[in-house]
Amino acid sequence: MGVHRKTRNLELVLDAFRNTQEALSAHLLIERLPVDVNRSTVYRLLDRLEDDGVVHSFLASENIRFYALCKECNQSGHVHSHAHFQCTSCSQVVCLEQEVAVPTLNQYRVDEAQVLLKGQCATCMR
Amino acid sequence: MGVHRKTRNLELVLDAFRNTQEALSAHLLIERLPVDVNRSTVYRLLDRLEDDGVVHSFLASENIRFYALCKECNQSGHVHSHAHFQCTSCSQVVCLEQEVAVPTLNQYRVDEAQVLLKGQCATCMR
DNA sequence: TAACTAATGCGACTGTGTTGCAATAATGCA
DNA sequence: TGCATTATTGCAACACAGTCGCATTAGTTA
Ligand SMILES: [Mn+2]
Ligand SMILES: [Mn+2]
Ligand SMILES: [Zn+2]
Ligand SMILES: [Zn+2]
Repeated sequence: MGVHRKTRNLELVLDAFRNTQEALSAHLLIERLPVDVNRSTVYRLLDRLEDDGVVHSFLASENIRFYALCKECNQSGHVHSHAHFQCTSCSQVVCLEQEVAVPTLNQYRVDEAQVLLKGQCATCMR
Repeated sequence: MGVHRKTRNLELVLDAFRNTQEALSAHLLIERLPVDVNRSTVYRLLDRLEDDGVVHSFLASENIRFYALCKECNQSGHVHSHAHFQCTSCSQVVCLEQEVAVPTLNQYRVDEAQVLLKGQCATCMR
């Protein structure tokens, strides 16, 4: 898609994702950046990275979009249908290996299945 | 939970849900009420109805909470694990019969599975 | 009918995400 | 290296979902 100049902010954002197993909201991401980066800039970077198939995004609670690195996507389209998990105690979100089967329905053509599992993570269980 | 006085607004909200097969966002609901009802009031009514097991809610895109009547819930708790469908053309949202199986995971205790299917509804397909 | 208090409307607020615009900086090329 | 081009950035203002405190209104009960 868009041109990608190798800017400091872009590198910082990618580093943040590479340094964690978690999925990150824009807010969490900004907290973890070692320098201040403007909110708009972060959103724009995330949009661009998503267009380019570098990250994917999905909604978790409460009405917040989370982002994580893609494994096998590129600018020609996102191909994943894995589930996500959010801990109801610490709010941490992760991508799961679990592939999600897209079911067939009578009345509807289903293109996509979004699955968010909620419960407790290992850390919060003890 | 809370006391339920039989107010005009409460009746109007319940009627709106009874008169449709769709799930409704607060915004859609307000549009369909035959008289003006304040936004805060609508949100408070929806909260109360949800506490009482009369409606359930779930998130659809874009970051919007939808509400629909419950079939077998009451104030002692919500028991449903059905999927929801949202049409990507007309944005309409419906509850599906489809029960969702809550999977078991190694690292996490899963309490709940939220499934949102996206695609096209019958009307939008032709 | 009157007292009690739940429900309501209003305005202000929070938080996520978006946008127009002027300033800045990465890039490619002379 | 120096310069022109233009992508990227920061900022301020905005849109919109949802929440909250508070004064007013209106169900309910006696
Ligand atoms: Mn993921
Ligand atoms: Mn439902
Ligand atoms: Zn946790
Ligand atoms: Zn449709």
